[in-house]
Amino acid sequence: MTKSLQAIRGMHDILPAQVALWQHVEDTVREVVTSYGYAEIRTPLVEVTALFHRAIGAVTDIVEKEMYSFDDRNGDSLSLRPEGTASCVRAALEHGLLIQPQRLWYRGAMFRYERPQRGRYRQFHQIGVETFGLAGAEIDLELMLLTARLWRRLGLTDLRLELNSLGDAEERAAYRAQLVTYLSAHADQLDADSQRRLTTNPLRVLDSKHPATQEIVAGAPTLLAHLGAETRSHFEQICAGLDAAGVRYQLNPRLVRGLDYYNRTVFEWVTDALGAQGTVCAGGRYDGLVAQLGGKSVPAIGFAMGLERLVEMLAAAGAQPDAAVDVYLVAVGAAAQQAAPVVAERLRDAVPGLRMLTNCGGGNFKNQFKKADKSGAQFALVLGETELAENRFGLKSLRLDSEQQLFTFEELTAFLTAHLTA
RNA sequence: GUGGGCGAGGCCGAACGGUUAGGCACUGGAUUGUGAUUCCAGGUGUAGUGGGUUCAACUCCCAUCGUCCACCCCA
Repeated sequence: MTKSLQAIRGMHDILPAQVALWQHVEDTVREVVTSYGYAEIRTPLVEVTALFHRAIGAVTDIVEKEMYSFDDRNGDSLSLRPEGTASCVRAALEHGLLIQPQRLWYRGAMFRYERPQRGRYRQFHQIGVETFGLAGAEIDLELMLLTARLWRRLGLTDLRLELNSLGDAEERAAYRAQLVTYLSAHADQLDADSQRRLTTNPLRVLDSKHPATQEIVAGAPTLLAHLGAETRSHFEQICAGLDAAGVRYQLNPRLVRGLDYYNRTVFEWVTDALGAQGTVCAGGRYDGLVAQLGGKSVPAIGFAMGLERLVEMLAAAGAQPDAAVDVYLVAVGAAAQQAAPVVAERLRDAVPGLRMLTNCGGGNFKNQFKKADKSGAQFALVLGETELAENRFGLKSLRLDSEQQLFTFEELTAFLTAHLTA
């Protein structure tokens, strides 16, 4: 079929059949972060382009070639946000939230002009958490425990936690120099991309997927060995906390993360179930970013998770949230059809939470029962001339092999209330 | 930006250089106030688009668009 009008490449409709799963993920995340006392923050989808240049790092691919940027009518360069942290820091600074510690979370669409592939889209959705003013390892640990709890709540088991420390700015600079020396000595054996990164972002050579490069990297000096006492202690506290809480993790000395603002703790939750885009949730500490964006120096750490990836994992695991209604109201005959909306309103008042579809478009019993069945409803609520005359209501299970029952309104509400709480 | 796979009805999908299987879904019917199972009937496609080869193209070739997967990068 010729589709003259269709969604933009890499931007997908989420259809009703999928929405129940999305809501399940969103609701679960909201419950979990709320249970840790985090407060939601909502920021615009559009920011001045300079914010992302300064926050993410001007030489990263995200800023260099993946942003949806355009000129506003007054000539300002604006961009659709490619990630949430920069906006969050900007908003917190702008409104003076950083005079005290903050635990914030956000959710929403992000935009990156990338070639779409499995688990990667041009418009995608993240839920993220950012904390400010907390320098100790307890908060690093809290974020990892929070995410671990979230996976348990969602029933996701095929995820592993990978952990590393990038050191502070000085440690990282010193290590970087050593790494460049080592890699330069083997430059001819590195793949082309890694040779380029040797000058732009040498740490990223560490997580190259190229086999030959990985062999060279295996012999490289490791970051963990170059940490100072304070950073090392911070890192060890996290590990000890995870051990004590029974959360398993793997040290991954090659985990470096893409964005420039990270320091010290970085972590990722990864799976093998999603093809090449296996990172479901990732984050780290960014103690320098607030100052970099013009504020006082405030320690910070956060993470973000990709909802498309989480939803895909859940769908693959066979998750099937119940989206069907409880009751389908069948009304046959002119008088019953006229009375039906009023009955439906009374019933919604009497049984909060009841999901009820009322028949529209008339039809005989056969016709309406067919629609009732197709709706997926548990029960057909029957209102015909007889019921109307007796002021009773017929209720028939569409899923169980049981007789239709005749109820008064009070009996009906009691029955449905009991059904909902069962 | 680079490389590869794939485009047939609402969805899935077999075969084949010579009138497009099948399945699901959908619509109607199988006596009067009752659905789902079963049976019968029905509609739905100028095979993404454009060009080429051929007596003949859904089938082969080219282009283009779309899509998927991978690289890059990243949630």
